[in-house]
Amino acid sequence: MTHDNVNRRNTRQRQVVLDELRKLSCHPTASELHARARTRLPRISLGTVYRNLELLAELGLVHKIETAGTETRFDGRVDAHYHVRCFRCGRLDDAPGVVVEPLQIEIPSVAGYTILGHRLEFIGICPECKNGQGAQGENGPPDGGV
Amino acid sequence: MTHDNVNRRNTRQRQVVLDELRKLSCHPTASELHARARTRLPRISLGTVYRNLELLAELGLVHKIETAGTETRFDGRVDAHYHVRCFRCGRLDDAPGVVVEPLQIEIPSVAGYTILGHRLEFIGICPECKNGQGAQGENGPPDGGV
DNA sequence: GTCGCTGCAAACTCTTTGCAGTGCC
DNA sequence: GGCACTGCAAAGAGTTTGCAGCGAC
Repeated sequence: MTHDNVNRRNTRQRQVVLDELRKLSCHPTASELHARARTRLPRISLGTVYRNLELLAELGLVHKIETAGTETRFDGRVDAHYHVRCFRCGRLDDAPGVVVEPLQIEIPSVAGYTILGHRLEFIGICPECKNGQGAQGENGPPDGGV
Repeated sequence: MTHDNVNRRNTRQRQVVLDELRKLSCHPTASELHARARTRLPRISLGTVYRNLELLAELGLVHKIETAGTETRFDGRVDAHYHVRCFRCGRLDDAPGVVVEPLQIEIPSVAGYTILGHRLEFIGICPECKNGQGAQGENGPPDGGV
């Protein structure tokens, strides 16, 4: 948004943030990612993690996922796919193999909007929470959705 | 969540918040609702608006919509329906007549999750923003979704 | 050597909460 | 009248930003 094709420098911090994000199949929050990055760069700051995630998102290398729940989560995959969220602990995973393309076209005009895309999120309960071992996160139920 | 079937009092503030929310076809943030409530109760506080929205949501009279964007929005409709979000100004409206029920069942098990429901949000550009009159809200593009 | 990037800390935004007084039932 | 609710203001979470120094190119 703010930046464009300015000269970028390939800093160690930037590499570590991207690398750690891509390692994960689930989608961490900025502070979870900060914790992971710290194991490799102990002095990396949370602000730097945010700045790099923002920048990587602008470059199209990662996705910001701002779905239900208070904290923004980040995704190292940038191809079209959906997510499953645990309504109990807030954990977010990929919903593999599911793509409902036609939806985009089925809704030509809603309330005067021009539709550009859609976002689909499944709500469920994750394996850990099923077994009562859940993190019991205080995100709380994201209202049940639909 | 915290409360249950405790004795509730039908205060003027509570009525005004619910009434103003139901009047709207689009889905306001807490502070937008606060502004509206203030025209009828000039001394109503933002804290009270939040407390009442939270309570009304627990009672199932309104819905919290915590999807993309930083601010939680609220919905006076509680039946199943989807939303359209303007990626430019963040405005949120109903997507009328669209219900894709089968989706709920099509995904029996994803990554070990038990699926309970889904949430579908269309991303587009609202009439005002199309004409360049948009609020140019600083929510910023919610990442484009899918 | 330049200037984009970093760590740090303070600031900001949205939401929640503690408290003493108010008014619904 | 009791006690759920209110206004106010301060506290919390998550995120952003200003600044002086650092280090990639």
